[in-house]
Amino acid sequence: MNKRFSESIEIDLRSDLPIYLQIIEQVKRQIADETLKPGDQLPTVRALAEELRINFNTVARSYRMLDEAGVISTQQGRGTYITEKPPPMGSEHLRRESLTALASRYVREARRLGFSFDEIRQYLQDQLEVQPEINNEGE
Amino acid sequence: MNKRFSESIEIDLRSDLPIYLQIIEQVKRQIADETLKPGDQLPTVRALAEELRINFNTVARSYRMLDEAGVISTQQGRGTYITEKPPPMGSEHLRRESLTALASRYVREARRLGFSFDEIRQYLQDQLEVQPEINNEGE
DNA sequence: GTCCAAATTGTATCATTGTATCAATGTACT
DNA sequence: AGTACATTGATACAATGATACAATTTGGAC
Repeated sequence: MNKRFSESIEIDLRSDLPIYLQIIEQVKRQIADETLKPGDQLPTVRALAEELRINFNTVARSYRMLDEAGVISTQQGRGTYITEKPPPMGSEHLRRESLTALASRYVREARRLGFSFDEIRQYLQDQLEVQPEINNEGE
Repeated sequence: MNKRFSESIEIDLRSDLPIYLQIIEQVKRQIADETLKPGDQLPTVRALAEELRINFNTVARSYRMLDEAGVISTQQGRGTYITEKPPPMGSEHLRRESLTALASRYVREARRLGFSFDEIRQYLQDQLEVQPEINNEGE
């Protein structure tokens, strides 16, 4: 059902950001951009773990924290679902939280490659000029 | 798994060369002569430390510096592996390509969330102010 | 339909592995 | 001596993996 979701999740084992946080970020982001809608079922902890080649406990940890945040609902023996009424924090808050996470990751990885702040800003500017108002680019 | 590796590592406690540097050199050498191949897992810091009768922090230090050099990938809770791409970002060209890819992704995902260019720039600036400068020691 | 065993799904607990922080040791230079 | 720095050791911690368990669903026997 949500094969599309598990396929669009990407984790970087080399990142210094823990795997379980990477999963949390991407789930929240896909809710914010409506790739995931209320009521949607997420992959089982074991299915997603196999997809990402990681231990299912790591996925379970992500799901548990998302559940505690009220974003999803985990039900033992049933599965995990996007909360019907997603407003524990408001979609606008979730949306801005996602952008912060994206910016944070960009800076973190760029710094890891040894780039200066000016270079990080410059390359962003280049991309803003290259990517106009269009959305869908094959990934 | 890499018993062959740990058995073939030899350190000299009387050498004026620090232990952690001896380990680094031998790992690099075994990668050069293909005793160690990309994807191979190295012994755990504790296993190698016990083998060499030294403190596991010393091995951890070697692994950390090799990780910063891009030679290996240390992953907390998982282990350490030889980097898939053996050339540790030697060329400036590859390094800049990586930054372009990171910037491109940031812009693409942010646009997908519906943010304006100004917001994308602003959130990046916020992160640049939050994330500290890293002290590059070694190499 | 009812019941029960098996499969499925999330949970709990502990082991394993790398990380962070500080202390102890040693060496070089005043 | 005394100071400063590098190296190594000790300890607590964070992230991930392995295993056994509990709740729910599923499917066949009756």
